[in-house]
Amino acid sequence: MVVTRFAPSPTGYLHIGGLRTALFSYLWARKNSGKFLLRIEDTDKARNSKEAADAILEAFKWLGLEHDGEITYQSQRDEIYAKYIKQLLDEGKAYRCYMSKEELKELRETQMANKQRTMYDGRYRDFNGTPPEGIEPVIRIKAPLSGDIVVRDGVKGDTVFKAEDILDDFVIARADGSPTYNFVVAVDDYLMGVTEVIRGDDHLSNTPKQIVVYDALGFKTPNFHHVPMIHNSEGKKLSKRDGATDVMAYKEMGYMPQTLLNFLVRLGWSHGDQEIFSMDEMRELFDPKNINKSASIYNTEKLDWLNSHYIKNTPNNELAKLLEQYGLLLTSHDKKEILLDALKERAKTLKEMAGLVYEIISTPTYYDQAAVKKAFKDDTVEILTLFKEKITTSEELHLPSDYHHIMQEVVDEMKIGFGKIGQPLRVALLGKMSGPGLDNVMAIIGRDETILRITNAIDRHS
RNA sequence: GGCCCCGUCGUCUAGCGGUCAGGAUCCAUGGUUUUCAUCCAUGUUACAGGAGUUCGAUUCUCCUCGGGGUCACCA
Repeated sequence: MVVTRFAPSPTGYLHIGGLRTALFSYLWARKNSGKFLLRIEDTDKARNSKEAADAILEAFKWLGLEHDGEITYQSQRDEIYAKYIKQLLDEGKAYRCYMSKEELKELRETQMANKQRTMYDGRYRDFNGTPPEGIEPVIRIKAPLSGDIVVRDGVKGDTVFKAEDILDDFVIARADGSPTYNFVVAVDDYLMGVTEVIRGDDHLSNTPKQIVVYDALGFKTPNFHHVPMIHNSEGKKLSKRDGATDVMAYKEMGYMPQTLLNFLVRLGWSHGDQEIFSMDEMRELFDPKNINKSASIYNTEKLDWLNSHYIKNTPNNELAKLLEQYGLLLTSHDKKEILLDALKERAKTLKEMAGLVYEIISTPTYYDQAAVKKAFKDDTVEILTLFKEKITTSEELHLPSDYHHIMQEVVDEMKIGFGKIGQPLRVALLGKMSGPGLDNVMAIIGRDETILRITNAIDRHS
């Protein structure tokens, strides 16, 4: 059974990078009919908040990433950690260290001055005298002093660390008794039955420490997959400063969940030349062995392209529902199909699409002067007036083609080019030179509104 | 600085000793569209550098350079 997990610390919203590792973990579990677990790493009481944890859950919900089973909260597992710390103490694999923070700082400064690497010197490793007064000890694990630690990584391959280069007897429990990150991660991953750890490669250098914990506890290590970072345009680790990294901000900007998922799955992962992946295809095709080794730069050009792709391919009734978040109630609009069909090819975001809807359904109050100048000629009023008369008296006027026929009649009778009526009519209806097909626009707003807008335009510009 | 990871078009990537180095995006041009957008077609642009190994290296090895990550009683 493949068990993956996502283990955020609730210190803020869910960001793009976290979402991508969550997605990878989710997909790999689903692909293998396994489990995708969620663990909230809320041991840092000062920085954690309930709101942040809720924000992560909200983002998961929006994107449809469902986790399995109950959520594990590390803050509720003190007894479990205490038990394993005691076990290591009893077995002599960990020990109390009475060095004060000041002493430790001093040691580090000396080491830096001597250009040595900063590390704990192990002075209490075999201590069995009487401990100094007034010092609450930390608990340190006995890490190997020599030999290699090999991280067998599904993305990076085998990475070998020399114990003497990177290890010291690191702290597993603070003076207040609370356990530290590298300890609880190993304990939880094992206890939760996690078999595949998929996380950012900024954790690669933590992994040897976790392996030390696994070994001391006699736990089997999971498989690791360290996925490369997402960088900003400066090539640095993506951070909250880099603008829109809050996943929920994408909802507000009018991106669809499927867009974001598709965009992220292709950032650092690929399946041949395929660019478009439905959720089902992702679940079917994802494999961490196809994650590439190098960091990728976060760039939203493709995000926009994907979003317009998905908008174009979303059924109108779904689109209408998605547009409700912008205050548009189109579900019962009688020309909904024409309206959305005309607009879905033109918008990069849902928000933009909502704006386009408003542009059509609102009577223009402003006319682009350059457009007026270009479109309105001496015979324009005459042309528009004839068109207006014809639609006023016309029997059937519902479909775009009905309006088109009348435009055609005017063009034929007056022996003019199509642009002679099209350009001024466009300005009259929309106040500018660009927009959807006029026959569509008129069908959407209807006869009365069409007449009103033409009349307005003639009054203003004759 | 120590340790670790990485290096193909601007960007996302394919490639797993022999390819005109492919796709996507972006950009440009042309076509379609009365306009704009869509759509279609075409085009510009890449193997960081240097040594090896090999009949042959983008691909394997080493070095250099460049970038990133990490070195806590944070996670």
